Amino acid sequence: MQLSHSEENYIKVIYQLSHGGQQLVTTTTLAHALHTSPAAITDMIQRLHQKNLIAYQKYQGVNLAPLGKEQAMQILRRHRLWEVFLVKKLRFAWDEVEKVTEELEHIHSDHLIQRLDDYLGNPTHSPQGEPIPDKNGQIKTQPQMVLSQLEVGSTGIIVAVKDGSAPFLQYLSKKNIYLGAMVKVIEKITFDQSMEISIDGGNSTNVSLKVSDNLLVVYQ
Amino acid sequence: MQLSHSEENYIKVIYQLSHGGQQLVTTTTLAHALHTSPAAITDMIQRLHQKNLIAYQKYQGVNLAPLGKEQAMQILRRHRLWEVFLVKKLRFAWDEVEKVTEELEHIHSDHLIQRLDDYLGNPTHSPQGEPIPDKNGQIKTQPQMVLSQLEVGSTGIIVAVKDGSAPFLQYLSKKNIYLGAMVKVIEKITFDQSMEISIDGGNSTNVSLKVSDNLLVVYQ
DNA sequence: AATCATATTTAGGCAAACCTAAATATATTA
DNA sequence: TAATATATTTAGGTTTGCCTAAATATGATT
Repeated sequence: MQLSHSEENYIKVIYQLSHGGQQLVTTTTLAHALHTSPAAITDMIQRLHQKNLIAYQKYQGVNLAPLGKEQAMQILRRHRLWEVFLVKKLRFAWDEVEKVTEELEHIHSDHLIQRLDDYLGNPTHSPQGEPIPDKNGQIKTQPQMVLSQLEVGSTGIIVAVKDGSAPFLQYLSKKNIYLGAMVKVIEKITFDQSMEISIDGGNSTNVSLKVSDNLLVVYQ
Repeated sequence: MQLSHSEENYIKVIYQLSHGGQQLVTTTTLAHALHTSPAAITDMIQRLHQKNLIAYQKYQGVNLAPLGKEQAMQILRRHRLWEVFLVKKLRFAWDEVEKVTEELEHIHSDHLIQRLDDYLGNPTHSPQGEPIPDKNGQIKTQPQMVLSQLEVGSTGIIVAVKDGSAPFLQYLSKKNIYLGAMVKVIEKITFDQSMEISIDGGNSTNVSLKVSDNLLVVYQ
């Protein structure tokens, strides 16, 4: 089934506001999120229900039906892969990606998305640290943690940065720390809670607690 | 001015069918090119005329107005940059790009296009050998020629391949000949009309007339 | 110059996705 | 529990971009 841009936006927002299907979403909430009127929401909701994309009972709010959830995963997959592309390849800043990915996510070609996925090295997380569904819509749920929690000797992959400020990002880039980088904890210094780490198996370097508390990793 | 997908498609097709504004385009021609009815064409034409995008007189056909030509150049710029991306970065085959770039070309972010342009190394030609307008809509019109016409000692840039068949492309990739490659003519062998060339200043290699006749270059 | 074929435009309608205003259902609170 | 506030839906209307059928203009033919 090929959805329109607008339908896809509704599906995506319902997925997010229902926290992955855990709770019903009200008309007003959707109206706020989609910057439109409650009447327009009801209108669209009834069409999406007609198409078996959502579960809906008058006055009771909506949730995704299985078909809608499938679609949501594909939309998120596209969205997050493009985010990775914009940040890793085109050097977009974190806050610049949203507006553009909201357009890019609606391009449907499976072939394009598969190639992009491969080109990016099959990333598992977006720059914001959100997991990227695979082509079957499955999410490998590796738990995320901050680097400071990683044990000595363990290896993780940098998936996100909590503090996205320019000075911090510049510091990271000077240290050669980037999204997708493999980081190994060599030693923890109890004295000041800093740690010795190695990036991609290179020479070790020291980072403060403030830094290791702002880097999100997934255990490898 | 922000045009809709549909309006942009009309503008692009009018540009192409008028050969860059040299001749009037008829309703029927547009209807064929856009896979729609003549009535729909008249409908849209009148709206584009209202917006000063095209020149139009009833029953006389249309052409782009200055405003429409500006838009056309931006659309072509986006289209051709995405073509370069798909072919050079995502390794799309020549005939696979069209369907996808027709979607990608409608994404408007100037920032995105500028970054993409830089990321691709500011290419001057699409994989099909079409020139890529710069951000001001200007085309640097370097004349295109086949490699076999290039003089001994001259240097050109590979901008396109006439024969896009898989065996030929495989041959080229084995010879390390790719789009955007710098090629210098070392020697022409009169005996069999083959030539010695060097790619990106590397060791020289021999290509037959059949090959040099199928490679389009721009004089550097 | 009148006829005929073809091209173009107009007229009336439809679906998507929105709008405002009015009607109705649900939830809150006295 | 009745009154009131809030949320939701319905009704009627708009714009975009298309449709078919009918009307009209242009161009070719005799």
